[in-house]
Amino acid sequence: MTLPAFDKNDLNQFDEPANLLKALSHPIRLCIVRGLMRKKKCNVSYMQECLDIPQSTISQHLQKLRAAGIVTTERKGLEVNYILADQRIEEVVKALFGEEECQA
Amino acid sequence: MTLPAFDKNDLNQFDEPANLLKALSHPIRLCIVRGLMRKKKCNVSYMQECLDIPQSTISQHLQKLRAAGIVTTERKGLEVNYILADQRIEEVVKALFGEEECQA
DNA sequence: GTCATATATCGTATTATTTGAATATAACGA
DNA sequence: TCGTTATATTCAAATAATACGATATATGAC
Repeated sequence: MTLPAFDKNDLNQFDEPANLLKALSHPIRLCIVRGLMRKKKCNVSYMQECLDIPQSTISQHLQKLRAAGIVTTERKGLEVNYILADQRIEEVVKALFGEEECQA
Repeated sequence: MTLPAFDKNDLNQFDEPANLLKALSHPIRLCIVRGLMRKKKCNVSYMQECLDIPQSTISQHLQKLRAAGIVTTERKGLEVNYILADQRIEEVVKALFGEEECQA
């Protein structure tokens, strides 16, 4: 009968969204996600070259995004392409960067 | 003349938004922010009681939100009320939880 | 002033994240 | 098969985040 704005019984309900945000909350990963919103599909070495960071570093960030369900992959020969997988994340990033768009 | 989707020169541009997300990406802090979106204004002991966590723990989470500019405070006697301070964060949280609202 | 209450900060042990070199795997071509 | 390229994983060291008891500060009542 209380319906409080805060409730410890709801706390675990925040675990999943908090994990999503945690996976996003690193400059490199945020940059990757933002880039994928524009480029739609991108392989690892292209990102690595643009961002000028070691291969293992970028690969680990990508695995973290993948583990969070934020991206998926598509292999094409030697290359692996990364693609955004979660619409919700796109909305979060748009909100974060203040895209104004709202055609109801 | 390249205008790439990824660029190491832009990387530092992601530091601030990534820090904002990092401040949000903890279940307790997300719960607090979500609660403040509903309750508008809340003092520490109310949150502490609802969430049933030690006083120093909640206070530290609140300081982290405050340092990130996500909340501000208003003292009223012995109590300190917390209030959301960043519209962008509200939009992010709405997007994260999938509020549908878009009256253009 | 003292006392009680509300909140903030400190100290620190524990756990998690980040980095990059080294190594492993996967796919292709010769 | 071997060699090459693209990507993933392992490992270790450094750094950062978390939790919470103990302590400090701030305000108000008396």
